[in-house]
Amino acid sequence: MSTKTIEDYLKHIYQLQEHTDQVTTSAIAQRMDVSAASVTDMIKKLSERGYLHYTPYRGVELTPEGRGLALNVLRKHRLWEVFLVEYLDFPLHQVHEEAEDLEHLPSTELVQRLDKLLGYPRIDPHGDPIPTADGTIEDQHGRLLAHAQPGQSARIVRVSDTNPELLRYLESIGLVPHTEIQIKSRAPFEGPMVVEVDGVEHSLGNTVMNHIFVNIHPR
Amino acid sequence: MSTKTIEDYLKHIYQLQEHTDQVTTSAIAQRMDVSAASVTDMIKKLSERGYLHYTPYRGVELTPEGRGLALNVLRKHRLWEVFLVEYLDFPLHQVHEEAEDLEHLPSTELVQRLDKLLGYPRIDPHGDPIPTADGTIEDQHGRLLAHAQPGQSARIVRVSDTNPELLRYLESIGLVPHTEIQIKSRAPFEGPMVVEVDGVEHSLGNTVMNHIFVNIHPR
DNA sequence: CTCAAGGTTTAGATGGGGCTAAAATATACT
DNA sequence: AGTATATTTTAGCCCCATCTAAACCTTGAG
Repeated sequence: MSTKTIEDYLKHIYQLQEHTDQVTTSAIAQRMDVSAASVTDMIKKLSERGYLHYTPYRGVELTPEGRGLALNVLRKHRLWEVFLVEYLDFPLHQVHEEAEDLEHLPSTELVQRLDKLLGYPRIDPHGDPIPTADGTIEDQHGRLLAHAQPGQSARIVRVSDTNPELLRYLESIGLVPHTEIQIKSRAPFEGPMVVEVDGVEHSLGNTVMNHIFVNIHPR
Repeated sequence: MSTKTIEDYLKHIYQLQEHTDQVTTSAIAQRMDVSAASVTDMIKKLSERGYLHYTPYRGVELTPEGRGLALNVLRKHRLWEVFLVEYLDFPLHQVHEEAEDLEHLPSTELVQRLDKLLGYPRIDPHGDPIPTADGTIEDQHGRLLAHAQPGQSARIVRVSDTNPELLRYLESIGLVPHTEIQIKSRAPFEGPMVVEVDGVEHSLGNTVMNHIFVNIHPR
């Protein structure tokens, strides 16, 4: 239904490229919830416009121009997320969706002024780095909580923004960026982990652990 | 090129309806900078959806639903204008154009929270009234500056937002809402008017006078 | 009261993004 | 290597907003 723009495609391709190494038609289709045929069509267009290299049946690779556009969208998205939290008091789990519309506002002056209002933030409310106006971006912070060991203490630096339900749960127990936690125990064979947050213990399953990134404190 | 939405049509029709009494196809086309044929098409669609009544070759009249949608767009537009001025320090002459994009953000929660952040303002930076969430709107304030008489003093309550160039000029000499002025003289036959603003005298032609609305102080 | 002028509507086409179904190609397994 | 399965692309169609050119009213002036 809702129609996707060139910017949307580039953004999602960029984000796929971050984690997987083959960005396939079907991966894009699945992520964006459109048909594979639509993706093929759009890829042709993006290729003609010089945003990516396209080898039929093979996959896709962003050109510097494509990457630049993608990072600009991401920049707008994440700056607006900061605004939504800091000025409009939106709960964390809602900002991603709201920012999906805001990120497409074309005015560069608007973004510049927003960036200034917010004090040139480096990360968004989920802990994701905000690309700069000249198209650079820091690496994502933190290691998966799943890699932490019992007895260690850590600071949450990032949470995945992909699942609003899960995010709502994390919020409700205080598992958000900047929070300090202690890892109490871990059941064997990738079992649940018990962590202490704000003096309260919680048992976390694998899915949850894989949405949380931490800096582990040296002892 | 830039494609107009249903909301755009309703907004412009509403604003035409405020000042003229026959809202014709060509008036809409001219105002929106699209062809008359496009307007005819769109009018048919809007009529089918119950937003207006349409008599071919005659003109158009908004239904309560159409008016409601139009006022909602206007509400969003004007609230964002307040934000652009108060939080992002945009100059007055730029906010109208920037708000043209912001007004189409669909989220009602976003608007509600914005309204709260701004302190539930009643007027936008040009002095135009902001419709309420339940679809009511105050009458526009002020009388044309052209109607004021030499010797009177007045407060500017509203300036037209239609001409950015002119607005830029008004801004540069301080002729913006809330400013106090004195009418010094007026040349005969609709001639130029001399007004004092912030201790400086300016001679204003008819076009300028017809973009400024004032409350004249009793003596 | 006719008819030309001018505003309005229809006809037919474009470009953007989307879809399903069928054809083409790649991969993976025996 | 050969074939079955899975992925990708093509073909053909839809919807939306737009345009130009041509046909169609309305109206107002002679």
